[in-house]
Amino acid sequence: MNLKLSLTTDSNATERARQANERRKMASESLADAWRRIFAMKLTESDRQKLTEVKEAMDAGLIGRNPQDCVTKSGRPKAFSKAEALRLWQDLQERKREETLRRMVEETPSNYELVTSSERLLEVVKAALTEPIIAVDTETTGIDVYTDVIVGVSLTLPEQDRHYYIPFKPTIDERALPSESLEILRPLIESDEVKKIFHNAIFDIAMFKRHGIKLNGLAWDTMTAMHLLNENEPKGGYKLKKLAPKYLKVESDTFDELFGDDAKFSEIPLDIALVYAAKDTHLTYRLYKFQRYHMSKMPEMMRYYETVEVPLLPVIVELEANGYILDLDFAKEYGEKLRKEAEQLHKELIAELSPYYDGDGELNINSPQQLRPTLSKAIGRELPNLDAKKTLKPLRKEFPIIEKLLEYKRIIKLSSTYIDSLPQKQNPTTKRWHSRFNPMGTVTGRFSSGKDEEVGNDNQFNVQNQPKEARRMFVAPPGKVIIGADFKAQEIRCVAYLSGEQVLIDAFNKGKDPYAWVASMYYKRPYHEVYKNPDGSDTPERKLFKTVVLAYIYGTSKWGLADQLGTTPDEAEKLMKDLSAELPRLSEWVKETQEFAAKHGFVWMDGKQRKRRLPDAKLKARWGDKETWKKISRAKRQGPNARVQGSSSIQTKVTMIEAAKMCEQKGNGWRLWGTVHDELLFEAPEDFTREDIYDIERVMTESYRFGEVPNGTDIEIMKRWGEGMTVDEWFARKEKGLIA
DNA sequence: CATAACGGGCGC
DNA sequence: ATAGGCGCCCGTTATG
Repeated sequence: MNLKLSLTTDSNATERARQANERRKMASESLADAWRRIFAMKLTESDRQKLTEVKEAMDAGLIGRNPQDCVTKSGRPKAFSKAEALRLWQDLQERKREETLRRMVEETPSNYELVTSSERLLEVVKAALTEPIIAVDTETTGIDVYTDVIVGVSLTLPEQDRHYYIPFKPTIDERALPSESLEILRPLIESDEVKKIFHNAIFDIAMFKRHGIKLNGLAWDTMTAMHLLNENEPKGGYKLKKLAPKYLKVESDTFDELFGDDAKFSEIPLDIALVYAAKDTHLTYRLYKFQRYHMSKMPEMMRYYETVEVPLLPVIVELEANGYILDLDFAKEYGEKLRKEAEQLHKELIAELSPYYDGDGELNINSPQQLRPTLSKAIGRELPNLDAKKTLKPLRKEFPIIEKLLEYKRIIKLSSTYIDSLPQKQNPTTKRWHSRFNPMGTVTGRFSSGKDEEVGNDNQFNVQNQPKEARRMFVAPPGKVIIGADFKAQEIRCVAYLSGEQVLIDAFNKGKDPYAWVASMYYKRPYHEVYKNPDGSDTPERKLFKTVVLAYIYGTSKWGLADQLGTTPDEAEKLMKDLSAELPRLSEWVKETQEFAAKHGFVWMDGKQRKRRLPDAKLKARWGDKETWKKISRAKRQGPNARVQGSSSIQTKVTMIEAAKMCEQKGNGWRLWGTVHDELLFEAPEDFTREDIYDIERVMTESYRFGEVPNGTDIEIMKRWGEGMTVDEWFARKEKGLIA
């Protein structure tokens, strides 16, 4: 039955009578009719799903209508509505949840054990110390590893096939061990002989560290390993609860599904906690076996995983825990200055634009929908969009209002994303700022920063994209400096190595800048002429070839390159052709990489250490099939880029491990401070020596070689991030007594 | 009122 | 047959 209102009638009385009739019919309709009526309604896919579930449960006699929903207050029978059905769905979920929990407890495997005495825990630890490898997981009060605490530890002992959950206070159940009893676990967690498997080890290592326990013997992390085995898992797909059903065919409910999203682990009944938590390590171990089996078919990847990605994890924990100090006075002053500037600009923009605004109220400058027509009128020219680069910037000289708008947007972005937001992210416990460095945050192997893979934390932020203005808020601790060391021309050295392009290799062997080197060949002019201007700035020739070389590697179109160079697409295309004539091997390498991807659907990164799977590269587009063609083109660009970016990130990661070792050997406050793709940053005591700098140079240039291509590094000394000086300047100032 | 998609902008 | 690669985060807009 459709509830279409008759809009043609103009008699309210007839309409009311008709509606009353409808109501009577609905009131006396059968349940089956009600369902037909509900399913005839316009429904969202998720509602339809839910309603189907409810109907099935009702038909099976599992649930029925709530008696008080069947009659109205006045005692008349009430129709079964969509809203009531959706309420029943909620009830159904609750019933299912209880049923699942009851079954979980009832079916607790006999080899799962709840440990509730320190005597028993001691025995478990003793047993675990005889195992070659175990799986470990922590349950906590929350996800802030500097503030929250452990409320339970699960252990899987594979040889004995025993799985334990050990609850600690502040778990509310009185059987939970006092938190001091975590000490009993220390010899096991700190043992180097007993190897450990985790799912998301960074979190658990940090939690143990929070309790003063240093994890040793880390062997595998099923979360990071999964990224190597398939970097294309769907978003959110690296959770254990997603991987277990997919790869182990084991059903697995998430904590939120079972207990609701505001539940605390410390408060759930221990019989349920046991089966839930012990299952986690049990599954982690099974996933480990599965992953090991598959990765062992790619021995080079396995070696890379175990010698680079795994040892990197404790390094990241230390790096994150060290954290940052922000100059809050500076941030406040700078923030206020920006706010004032923004206010003034906003006032002026509103005053100038309001006469052209058609809508109600005040114009919202941040709304493209409102701004585009308004600004178009104001300048007397129809703007297709508000794209800063393509539309606005070319007009900034001509129209002061656009110049003003761009400046306003820049300031708003700077203060809202960085200057105002960062000071609020101080950790309440450590009083420092802690970022996240996710070693598998990208499909190519680079680090991502800021977002936790499992669950976000409001205090996390991206350190890798801080603009220069915001970097100045980050300061070295008292008595210390920040030392930045980057890989000079990392990706170009990498591509020289991967392609074997002799022209580039020659340039690096002679210690020359590769772009100037190519420019010098192309223009047949001496190297020094095209390298730098007398005042030290870049020459146009070098700039041009830097853009063209990078465009070539990254698959930029002639239109994209023309855009960057301000030339015509034809001129850009000619430059690309000329370049491929100058660097024939590079050009062949790009082609070979694309052909490899088209044939195999993936590419390798340095040797066969990492894979970038590009299934779209294998697609074939029929003539006119634009969608498919776009996918193929994208995969073609991704191939060479992934090899360069991925191989470079391997160099950074290997070097990072060596850098951490160096810091540990030096002691005396030496620490890894951060990493930004092609750069490592150190925190070091102010009285560092020339020898220390040589050590950094050695670590940077010798830890990971791209074949015969030499590495290079530039080192900078800073008190404030981004405001640095060279090593020579530092020591010169020191001699003059300008530095204490 | 919460969530997702998207444009735009910062980094390498 | 015009989007250079890899990220994260902001504000707006659309949606339920």
